[in-house]
Amino acid sequence: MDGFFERTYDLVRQIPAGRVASYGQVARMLGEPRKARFVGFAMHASPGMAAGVPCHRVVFKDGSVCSGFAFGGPDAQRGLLEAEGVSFLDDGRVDMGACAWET
DNA sequence: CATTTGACTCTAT
DNA sequence: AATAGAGCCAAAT
Repeated sequence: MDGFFERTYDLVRQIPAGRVASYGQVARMLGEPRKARFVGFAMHASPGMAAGVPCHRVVFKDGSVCSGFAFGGPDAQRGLLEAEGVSFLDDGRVDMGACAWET
């Protein structure tokens, strides 16, 4: 963990399957809630799940994902999350009320 | 070395 | 309630 990115990856890696966490929440866990944007940026720069970083489990605070910038598209993210047991709302958002990552 | 930008979030209108 | 704007910090150029 030389940089903030490594720390972010490590925390995201600890997200259990079937659970999702918001960028801001991850940043807050790292002790720096102001770096919410960097958490997302780290995901973009991260090698992805190939390195054990389930970026698809990291979503907006509302439970929505950034359409167009996801690892393979919002549809793929939704498919992966559903495969892990994450509930989705009719709006296409993750059910944060039931699948929000609890520490 | 200074400027720009970004998978975000909050506050104000 | 919904939309718009500002703030934040660090890396990339």
